[in-house]
Amino acid sequence: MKERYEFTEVEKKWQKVWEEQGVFKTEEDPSKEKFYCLEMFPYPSGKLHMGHVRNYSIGDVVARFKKMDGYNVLHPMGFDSFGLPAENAAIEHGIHPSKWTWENIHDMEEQLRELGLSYDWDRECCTCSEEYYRWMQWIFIQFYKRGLAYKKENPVNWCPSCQTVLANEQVVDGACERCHTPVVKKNLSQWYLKITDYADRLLENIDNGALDGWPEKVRLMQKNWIGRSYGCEVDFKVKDSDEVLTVFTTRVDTIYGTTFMVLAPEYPTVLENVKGTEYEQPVLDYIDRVNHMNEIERTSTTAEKTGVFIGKYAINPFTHKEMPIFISDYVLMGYGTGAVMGVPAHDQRDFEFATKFGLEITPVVDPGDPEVDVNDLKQACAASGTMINSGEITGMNSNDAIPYMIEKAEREGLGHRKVNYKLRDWLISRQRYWGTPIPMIYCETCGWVPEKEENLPVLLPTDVKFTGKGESPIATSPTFRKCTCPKCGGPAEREVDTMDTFLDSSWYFLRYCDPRNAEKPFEKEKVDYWMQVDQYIGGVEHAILHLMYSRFFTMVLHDMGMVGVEEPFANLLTQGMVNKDGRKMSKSIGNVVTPREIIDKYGADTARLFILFAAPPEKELDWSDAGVEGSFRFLTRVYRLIYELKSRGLKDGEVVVKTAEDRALNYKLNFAIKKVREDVGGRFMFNTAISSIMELVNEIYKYKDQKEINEPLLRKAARELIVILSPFVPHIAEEMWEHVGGEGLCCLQSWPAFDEKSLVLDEIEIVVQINGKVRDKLVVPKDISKQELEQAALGSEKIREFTEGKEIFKVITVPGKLVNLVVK
RNA sequence: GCCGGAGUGGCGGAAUUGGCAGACGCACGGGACUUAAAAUCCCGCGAUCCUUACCGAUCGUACCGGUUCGACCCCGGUCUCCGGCACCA
Repeated sequence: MKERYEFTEVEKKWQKVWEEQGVFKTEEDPSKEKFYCLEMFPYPSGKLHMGHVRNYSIGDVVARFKKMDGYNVLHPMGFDSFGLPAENAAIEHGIHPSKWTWENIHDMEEQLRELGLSYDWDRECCTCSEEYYRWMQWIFIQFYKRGLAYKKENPVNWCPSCQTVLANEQVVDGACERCHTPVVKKNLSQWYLKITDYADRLLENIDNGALDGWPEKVRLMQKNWIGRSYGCEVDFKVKDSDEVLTVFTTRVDTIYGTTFMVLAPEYPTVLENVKGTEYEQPVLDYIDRVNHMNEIERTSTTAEKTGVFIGKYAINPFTHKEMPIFISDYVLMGYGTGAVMGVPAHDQRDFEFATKFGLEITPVVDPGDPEVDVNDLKQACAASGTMINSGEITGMNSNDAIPYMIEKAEREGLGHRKVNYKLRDWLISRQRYWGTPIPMIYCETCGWVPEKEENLPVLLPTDVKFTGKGESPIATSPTFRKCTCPKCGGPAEREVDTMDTFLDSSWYFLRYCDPRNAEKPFEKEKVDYWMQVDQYIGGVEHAILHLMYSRFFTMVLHDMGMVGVEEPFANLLTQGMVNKDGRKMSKSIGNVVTPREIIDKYGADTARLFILFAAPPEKELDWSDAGVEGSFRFLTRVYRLIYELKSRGLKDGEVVVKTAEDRALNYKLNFAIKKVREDVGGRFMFNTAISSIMELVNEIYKYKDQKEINEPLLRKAARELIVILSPFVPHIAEEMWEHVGGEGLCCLQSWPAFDEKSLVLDEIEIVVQINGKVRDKLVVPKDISKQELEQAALGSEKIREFTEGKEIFKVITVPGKLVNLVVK
């Protein structure tokens, strides 16, 4: 140990030792309790940013602490390495996506190693490797065999700039989440996964406690995304026709207020209904207009309602009244039945439509609100209330009318109860090269047939052109497409689209449990030993997509008998962003601080310490150069302390706490040990854990310069200080540990036990309040009786001054804390 | 529009079950050491007032009100900021 803290040297030295001794290699060990600590794996962009540092520092503290606390810890890392940027690099710079990606992976691994993260690198998984995507294809085929994958022509979200299809989840504000180009609808034949089959289970587990270790916020977001609503489907006959229009409504109670019907422009029978009539041309014009709108225009809630009458009338099954049928783009084909009943008095959208087209507005619910005149509505009234103008249900409360009407509809064969979801099936086809090829083959005779499992992987061809336009690049391969049908042996063609990369990341946490298995995706026993992930850590931006897809995959694999658990992540921590000057770090603002410059200037330990100390993990963190300086200062302060103590040579021996100063030091030591355990192991408050260690350091500084020093106690305090500091700043801890003659590696020490007795002081401070205001503080023996405490409080001189000539009404005594006198 | 979350010194933040508001750190100010500076160490640091000083007093956790012996914490209302969803019938 040098006198000066040479962080670069120290960090290199210990990274090498850990590597050589293989201290983070992990094996299944049924005799030990396991702990699976997982951080979301990165996309290999090539450069680590502060968000990564935060994410992985948090995970590393938890993993290292759990290991020291006796758990068998699985802490793996890998790369989510398929995806668009690699392909863009190919288009822009002519580098093959594979080369670009693998070089980036190599660079990022190196940067991660420099942070001193306790990963078992033997378990590394890269989703773009053949050994990984082979099993991705295998899993896809199992989904297909179970009827959970299907191909269908549908209007899909199309990004005109990326020239590819997007999942609903990848459309943000009507635009492509990646390039922000407004998305348009396009009819394409695409592969889907039937996540809607699991909508109920995905939802049930949010409520039944299976996800109680998740932030409430994330559970709510998923719940809203699945969007279950209970309602009723009602059949409306079309006048002078055999056609029946089924609508979905959550408010059957308002059915007497229906004055018109609206169909989505894409509704399948619209064209045949207007064929050869005077309405045909206006309807065609309208549909054409809608088709040329992008998603932003189409879904704008502020735009005025538009639509056209199609010349037909529907008959309300309850009132037998005739009502005109319109098409309008405010009705979506993708939700419910694509047809709605228009109840303008009680639905704002219907109200706007009726106002625009001069349609009748019939109120059927009176909310009993003096400010609402139901016969002269300025806007729709969605509140519940008393039914009016509604035949036999008039006078009923609208909340009671809903179940009543559903039962009536079912009894009379007019409709039935129905549950609807906002959740759509997951569109997974991508017209892209750098992804897992969808292992399906089209045969004129047999239709779609999966590739034989023994032929997997279906390799990505290398003889393709990257233009960034049009069809999937794989289609340009002269060798890939043509093949023979695995079923009949006849000529056939391969699917040329690749999978959405979200599939790759939906099961990587399972592959980590058995990463080199060449026979199957993973051994069930191994997965069942390690799963669930005990702590998952990542950005909140994955609250819906990745986290729901992973839940879906795990459920399906569970149903296939491949995985014991059905929920993958027991506990979830979503870390906040790293900002600078209150704004997101970004190149265009020019406020980016790179991990590189911080590691060079202060070392990885300082970077880790600052990022953990500056804010609780869930909150946004504002980068502060002065704060980093402070963290560095703290580390050098600890380093100097240990250097000095070592140079003095403290006697070993039995620790006997004698003086008041001994007790104070011993208290702080035990308090810190306990506090760090609680804050790292349970509360995830790394900032307060670190502050308690800082207090301990301050206390040791105070203690060491006294005349009379209890050497065994000071020695113990110094050694345990190093140990509890090590999960946060592992390199400097190893260096100091070696210096104080610690046996073995610091990171392999057991977490020190704290002594509960030393946390109970013989004398405690009691607050004495008068009418809730602190007026005095008393130091009393810890086991003082209530009566004695009250006596002491009343006897205090200060208190007597305040109570002089006043009457004491009441005395509230909280043992160990305070006495409050109520005085008048 | 709907659903969440947050609001505490100059700043990041602490107060874990309703019981001393401001731990720890940053910034700042003062002092020691030094020829000097840096580094380091020590002291101070919410506001206002009183006092020569010590001692002390009043106010203070976005705002208004309530419950309670006692409220940053619980309840009702208001404002502001942030996040998610959004023509979902």
